[in-house]
Amino acid sequence: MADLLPVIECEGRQRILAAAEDLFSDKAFDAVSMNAIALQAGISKANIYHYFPNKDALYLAVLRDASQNLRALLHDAVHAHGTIVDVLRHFARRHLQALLDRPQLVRLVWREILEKGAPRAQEFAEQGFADMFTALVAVLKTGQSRGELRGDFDPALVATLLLGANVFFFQSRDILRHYPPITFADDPAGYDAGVVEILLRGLVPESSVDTSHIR
Amino acid sequence: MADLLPVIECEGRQRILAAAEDLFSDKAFDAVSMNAIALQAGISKANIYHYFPNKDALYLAVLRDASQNLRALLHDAVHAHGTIVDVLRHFARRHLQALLDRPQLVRLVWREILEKGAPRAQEFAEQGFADMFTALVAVLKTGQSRGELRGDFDPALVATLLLGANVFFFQSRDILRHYPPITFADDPAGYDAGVVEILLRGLVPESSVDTSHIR
DNA sequence: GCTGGTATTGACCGAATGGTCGGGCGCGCG
DNA sequence: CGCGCGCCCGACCATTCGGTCAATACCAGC
Repeated sequence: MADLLPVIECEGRQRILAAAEDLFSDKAFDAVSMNAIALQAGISKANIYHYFPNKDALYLAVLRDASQNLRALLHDAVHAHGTIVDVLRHFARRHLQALLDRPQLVRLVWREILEKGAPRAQEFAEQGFADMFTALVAVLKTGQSRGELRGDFDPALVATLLLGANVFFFQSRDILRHYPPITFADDPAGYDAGVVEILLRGLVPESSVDTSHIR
Repeated sequence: MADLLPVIECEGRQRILAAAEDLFSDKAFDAVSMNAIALQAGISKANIYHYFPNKDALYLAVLRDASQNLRALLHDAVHAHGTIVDVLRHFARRHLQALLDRPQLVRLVWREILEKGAPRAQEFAEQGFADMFTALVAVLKTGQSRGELRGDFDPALVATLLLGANVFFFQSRDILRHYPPITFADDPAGYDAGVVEILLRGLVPESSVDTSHIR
């Protein structure tokens, strides 16, 4: 049974894209052969070349696809209401959840960011970054102007810190799970709650920490 | 002129290791051919097989090497003296500096952590993690027991947060540099100072943030 | 000079790679 | 019907891959 909507993309093409996305998200570009993709898609290798001129184009298409999907997914995490503090809590929570919901997409895009050798499509990969960043910075600035947040910190830095906390958690969850003192490896909600809590209140008992000797 | 110390490893082997490390840090395992390594090392491909039984063993040796070097490098970042707050500042600063000083090693090890498909040597890669982690957690706990730090936060979580801030900065520096609101992309010291500052003091003006509605 | 082990090499191997080609299948349309 | 055209495939190609091997060059000890 076909989709009710008239599907623009022929379904063979999408089968290929799905298979390629699946494989490329686990292994690097050169580690995935066209044969493997064809096998996973249940078609012949030659057929892939009917839809894509070469392997690079296919990879690029997969990355563009993943990038757009990831952007849409993360886009939803931005919207929230209530106090700035509430918005921050929601944002952190939903952002991390979005990452964990689609680990394949995230790994795919993130690997492209890290690979120095062949910048195949950093533009795509960086878009999601920009969205999250500007949104978060805007939230923080609003909080500052409203007086709900301190005015003497750099919003961009805090945005980096929060995004980094989530990305790092996503990346190293499997490793973190091995260490006994870590209890939050399987509790992303608890992790984010703790992170935001610390960011808001700080580590020192009073707000009277001596900051004069920062070097 | 040779080293004054008697070198255990024959120098051919080290040439190979150096070349392989160079190439493997830029491109993934399958994207680096034995031919390329031989070329870069200025020797014949067959000669590589005199020192290493196969490509996997060579890669493993490179990774073990990189892992140990990185560990040694990071190990120095732990030691510091003064108040806990000072130790924390030093730690953050030197940890990030260590990452930035040897980007190749870090990328090499970190890629191994991220790759799901073939866990070639996660053990090696995870060692550095454990070191940093336990050291940081110990510092934080000391701070808590001394009353210099709040007692109601999870030390492991804060350790994750701080380590993540540095790793994330390292990973996405090139991207961060593109965004106008970010001024710290080329100022790791300033970044870490800001991060620690926020961690210590928190984002809210008073320490009276309402935490009753954390979900 | 001879010997034996180490270092090093070019030539070579089978397998797998990315990519091509000619043709067959099926369906809509004149 | 048959004609054309997307869709799809088996077979094939040149190249490159990881890896092998026999043969050197080299050098220390006898």
